[in-house]
Amino acid sequence: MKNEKPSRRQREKLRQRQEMLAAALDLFAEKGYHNVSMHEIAEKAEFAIGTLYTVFQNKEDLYKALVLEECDSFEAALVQAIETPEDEIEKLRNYVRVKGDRFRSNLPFIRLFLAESKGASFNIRAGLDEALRKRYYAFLERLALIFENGIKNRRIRKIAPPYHLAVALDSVVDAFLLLWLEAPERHPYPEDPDAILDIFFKGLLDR
Amino acid sequence: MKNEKPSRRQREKLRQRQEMLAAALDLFAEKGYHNVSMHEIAEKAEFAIGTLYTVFQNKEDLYKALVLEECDSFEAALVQAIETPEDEIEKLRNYVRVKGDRFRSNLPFIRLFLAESKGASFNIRAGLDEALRKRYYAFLERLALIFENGIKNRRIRKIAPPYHLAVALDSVVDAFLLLWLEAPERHPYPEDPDAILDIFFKGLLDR
Amino acid sequence: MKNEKPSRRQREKLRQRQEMLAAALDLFAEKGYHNVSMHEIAEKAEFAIGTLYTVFQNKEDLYKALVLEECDSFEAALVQAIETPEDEIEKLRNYVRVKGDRFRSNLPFIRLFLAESKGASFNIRAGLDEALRKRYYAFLERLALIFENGIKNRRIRKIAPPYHLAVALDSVVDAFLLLWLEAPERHPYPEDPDAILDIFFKGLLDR
Amino acid sequence: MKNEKPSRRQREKLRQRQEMLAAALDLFAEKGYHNVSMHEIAEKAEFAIGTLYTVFQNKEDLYKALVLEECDSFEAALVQAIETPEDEIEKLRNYVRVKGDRFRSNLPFIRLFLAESKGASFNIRAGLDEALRKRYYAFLERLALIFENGIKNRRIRKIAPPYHLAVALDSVVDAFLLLWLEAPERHPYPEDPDAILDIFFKGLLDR
DNA sequence: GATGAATGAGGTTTCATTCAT
DNA sequence: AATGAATGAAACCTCATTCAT
Repeated sequence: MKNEKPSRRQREKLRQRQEMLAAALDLFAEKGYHNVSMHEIAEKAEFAIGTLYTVFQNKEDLYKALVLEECDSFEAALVQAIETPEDEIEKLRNYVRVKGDRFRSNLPFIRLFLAESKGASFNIRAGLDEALRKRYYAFLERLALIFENGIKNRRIRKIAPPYHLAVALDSVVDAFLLLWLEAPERHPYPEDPDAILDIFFKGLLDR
Repeated sequence: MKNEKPSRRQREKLRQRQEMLAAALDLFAEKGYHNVSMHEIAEKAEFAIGTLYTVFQNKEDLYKALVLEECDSFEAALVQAIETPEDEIEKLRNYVRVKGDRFRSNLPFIRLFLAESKGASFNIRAGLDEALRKRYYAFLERLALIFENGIKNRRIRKIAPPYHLAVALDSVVDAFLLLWLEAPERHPYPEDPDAILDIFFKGLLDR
Repeated sequence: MKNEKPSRRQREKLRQRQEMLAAALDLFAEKGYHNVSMHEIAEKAEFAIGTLYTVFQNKEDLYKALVLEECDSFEAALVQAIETPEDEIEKLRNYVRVKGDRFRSNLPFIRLFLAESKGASFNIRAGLDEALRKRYYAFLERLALIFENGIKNRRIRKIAPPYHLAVALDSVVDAFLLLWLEAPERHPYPEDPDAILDIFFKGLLDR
Repeated sequence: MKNEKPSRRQREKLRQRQEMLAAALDLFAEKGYHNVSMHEIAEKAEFAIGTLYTVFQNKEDLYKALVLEECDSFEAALVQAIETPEDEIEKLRNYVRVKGDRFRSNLPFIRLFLAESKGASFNIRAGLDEALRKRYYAFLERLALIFENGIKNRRIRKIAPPYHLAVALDSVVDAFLLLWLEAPERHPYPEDPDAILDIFFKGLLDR
């Protein structure tokens, strides 16, 4: 009975936290870190400003938590996507598919994420960007492993170091997704991941 | 002699403007738009705050001018790079080379630019990001034209629409450059542009 | 007991507001709208500048509130003065008496008010002056009604339209009060309102 | 020849000064002292800002000069109005007429003047208002003299001290003029000064 | 534990004035 | 004498954060 209570407390606290982060994501994604005030977040989350500060130490802390949790979820989905299938080519297809789904379903965060990871992250003093980049590089290594195995299996030609292939594939996927997401009518979203993969799979030069 | 005076004034005014923009670029690139105060810029540029406001209407105006002028210069260099050589393949090589040079020589701005164009631009109300994206898309069209001509000349295989090829190439170049520039020791900057181009030129799949 | 709390809060808030307005009145009356800073008001009222902005939206808002509330109180006193007695002549006497009392007890505001209503009000964008003038005209109509009734009762001769009589009486009262208040020794304040009223009541021309 | 040059210089300087004051009057009357910048005045007068400061020591100085000169002209007109006719009643009629003309032809300044003389003058530190009031009182004395003479002549009944009569007349004239000038259609401007004077001339009480 | 009133540092911007040309 | 570029003090206002209730 006694250790049930703290559990309820904790569950309650967690729900609070989720609601705050949800409100913050909406606002940050819409207006940017510096154009959102803590009061705004508190109001949208329907808590008092003081309550916000019982959960997060300060605005920066809240932002970091938000970005990291979103990244966790994003990364988990991608990792699962490349772990499930056996076949290397199929892993890559799955990767393209799942990344596309995530982009579509969470565009606001994608923007925030790209600003943080690709561009300069100016929102936060202590390099959130650096932490994110490290995780990103780690993920690239996993992707590279797929190419490496594919090369070992003789299913993929070694036209460049596996890590480079991973970098290239990832960047191209991002670029196409951004394209599609910005002008959906001009660049319709391709259900078939091969539309992207083929660019790599087929050689470009005439011979 | 008399019409030298206005010219001297103008030259002086221009030099002033350049110094202000240079100071601003350094600061914005280091700390981000919202973490730099006009006083800071004035101090770094060694002018009084009021003088800043005789040249730029307000902070936003200064920022826009900065980004647009840097973009102009960046774009001009790239356009020249793909116009000079006759041969399509050589154009692409030149493009990779020049873009790399620019990245290396102006990394601070690159960060700012990526934050504005790829990520979410929350700094400026009246979509600077949109203007930049439009110019970026226009440039991609020029790049696509090279592929198109290469295809006509039978030097390039049509494995995807030219515009898609342009998008893919550009994003891969960016990705590699960022990689190299972030960890120069682990990913040394390749003098040979083919290190990148080959990823496209050679088909990936084993046949 | 529980609904005492919000009431206490409100009372507290109201007291705060009154203190702020009092400090502002003193300063505005002494130095004028543009020569008083929000910091000054905050300091005099012994609040932090931010607290000022939790009560009033901005400087203009504070000023308007100040002027309007003082006017309300002033107007209420005058209205009561002309409503209480039955007799028309007595109404006028009361009016002169009460206006004089108000002038004497709140000279700083009188200045502010005259600057706003008679002179050019350049302090506030959205014509506070216009609103005040409308209220002033409305009050003049009430005054005119007294003359009208007096004329009907045959106690007052109709030497001019009642509204004109009201305008004239009011302006003369103001003029004498200003005179007396500026040089109290040379123009001692007359306890007897007839000292003013007689100028109207007795014909000036010899026959 | 030598003392012609300084004279031309002086004439030139005077013309400059007049143009500056004219521009300043327009602007001050339209927007108020604190909402007009020295740059604005310089631009409207078509001089460089520095030139403004060769003629006037500072903004306050310029404003004082402006108000004083306008007052001079206003006062001179009124003085002449009450000096020309022989007859006292005619003097008063002339006074009402001329003051009305002046109001009509220079409303912008009237506002400025009323703000300065009646209301609180907050624009200027060293009491411009005081100087103006002294002149105003002096003028009232002249007006009082007319009443005094009229009383001696038995043309005017002594219903109050002459100075009081002067104060009363002057304030009523101002009040009516303001009324007429603010709502010209509702309170048309009376060509006949007796419309105002009669209020004083005829006794109000029925007997 | 939750609240939200109060705080005040610090941001952007204006504008009267100076002074080298 | 006339100019106007340069100055910087000082204004208004916001908002992250605290702490008494």
